[in-house]
Amino acid sequence: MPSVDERATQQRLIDAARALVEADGVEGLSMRKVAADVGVAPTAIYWHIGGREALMHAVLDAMIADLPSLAARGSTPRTRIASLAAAMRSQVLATGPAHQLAAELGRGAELSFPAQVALAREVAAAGLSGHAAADAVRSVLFVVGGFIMIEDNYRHRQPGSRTTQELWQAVGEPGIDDDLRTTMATPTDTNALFTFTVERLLDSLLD
Amino acid sequence: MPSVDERATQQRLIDAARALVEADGVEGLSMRKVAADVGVAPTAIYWHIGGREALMHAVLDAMIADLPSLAARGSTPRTRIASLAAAMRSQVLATGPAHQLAAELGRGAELSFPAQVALAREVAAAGLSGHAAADAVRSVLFVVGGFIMIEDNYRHRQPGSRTTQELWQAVGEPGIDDDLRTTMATPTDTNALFTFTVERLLDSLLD
DNA sequence: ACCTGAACACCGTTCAAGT
DNA sequence: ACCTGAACACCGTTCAAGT
Repeated sequence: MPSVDERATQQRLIDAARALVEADGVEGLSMRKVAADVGVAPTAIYWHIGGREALMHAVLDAMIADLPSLAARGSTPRTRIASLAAAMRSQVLATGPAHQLAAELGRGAELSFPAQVALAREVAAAGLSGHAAADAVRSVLFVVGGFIMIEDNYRHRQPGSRTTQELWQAVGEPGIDDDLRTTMATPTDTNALFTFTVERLLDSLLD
Repeated sequence: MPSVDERATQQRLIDAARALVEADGVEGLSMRKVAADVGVAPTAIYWHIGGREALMHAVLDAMIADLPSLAARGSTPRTRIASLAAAMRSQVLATGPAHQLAAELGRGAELSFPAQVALAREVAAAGLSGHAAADAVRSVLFVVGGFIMIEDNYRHRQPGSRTTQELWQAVGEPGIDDDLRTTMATPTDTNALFTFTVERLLDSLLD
């Protein structure tokens, strides 16, 4: 009966690794910490799972299995596309470590694929087909995905580093009126900016 | 005459660190390698510059000083904004390590700020002002910056990992016609997609 | 089959000591 | 003022050895 105990220890190792990633991000995952948490020698991980990268893949597999599925809402294709964009963003915000892991392992395509298919369906329902439809799907995907990455980047900035607003407070440029300058010196509402950007893109993509 | 030698060694340490970052990215930077390259004990870096993070800041400062400035081209505000977007992307592609370092140190705002000011000027020239202008500037910034990050992410994906195209080849979804599916299974031309996305966004932002 | 211990080749950092 | 050497607390990984 080796396979029962085998899977038990293997599962405990993956669970411990997952807990570390969820608590401190990918950089918090260490072979030695995982081993210590399970009460085993670090080298036992190599027997059960493999190296650090194999462990990361196993953790990501477990996370993907628990990922909530996202559904479009709304009665028109346009509102449904906008709702998908918002759902993609919420999902990443709610499952950050899974996406960090996926990015590190080059498995981002896997995570975004369901959203991609859902988007394609709505874009087709909006009346686009062929190349025009593919361009629209990819455009929305890149904008939504990119927006999320920038937001994430901004969130993890070091304390003490200059923000864009602070830099705008000091600037005195010709050709830029006071109203614009003071607005740029104001913190960005990323929720509102996300909605605004997606809506403006859809204005043009869907005629 | 301490300050002359001081700066000489300090400069050599920063140059060596910069070379490592430019060759292998931030993860290629190690205190021990820098010290070995300069022919000094690792601990000497702590005397001259400080810890690893201080060294990274010093390298980034040097890189920023060498950054090419970007200028808008074209006769209409719209073409000038599009040219700025393209210039931002080329600059990041040409100076990747500087942006990687800036992202890690939370100094991304500093690097994007000149482009931000140039964009604001052109958006104002296009007739927008106040909140509408600020929204347009930020929207373009997030889209361009996000696009670049996604592209970069895609470029660094592990060999063997599933690409989006490969996943589309296997799918058989209702509501998605064959033409769209086969197009999605085709590799993305990111150059064309970038131009397309920026143009569609400007369609709506600039009326 | 399952796991340990010792070992190797790395890290960043501190600090007393030398000149 | 400038630098070294020893030391500490970490890494991931390999491999022979044990049961």
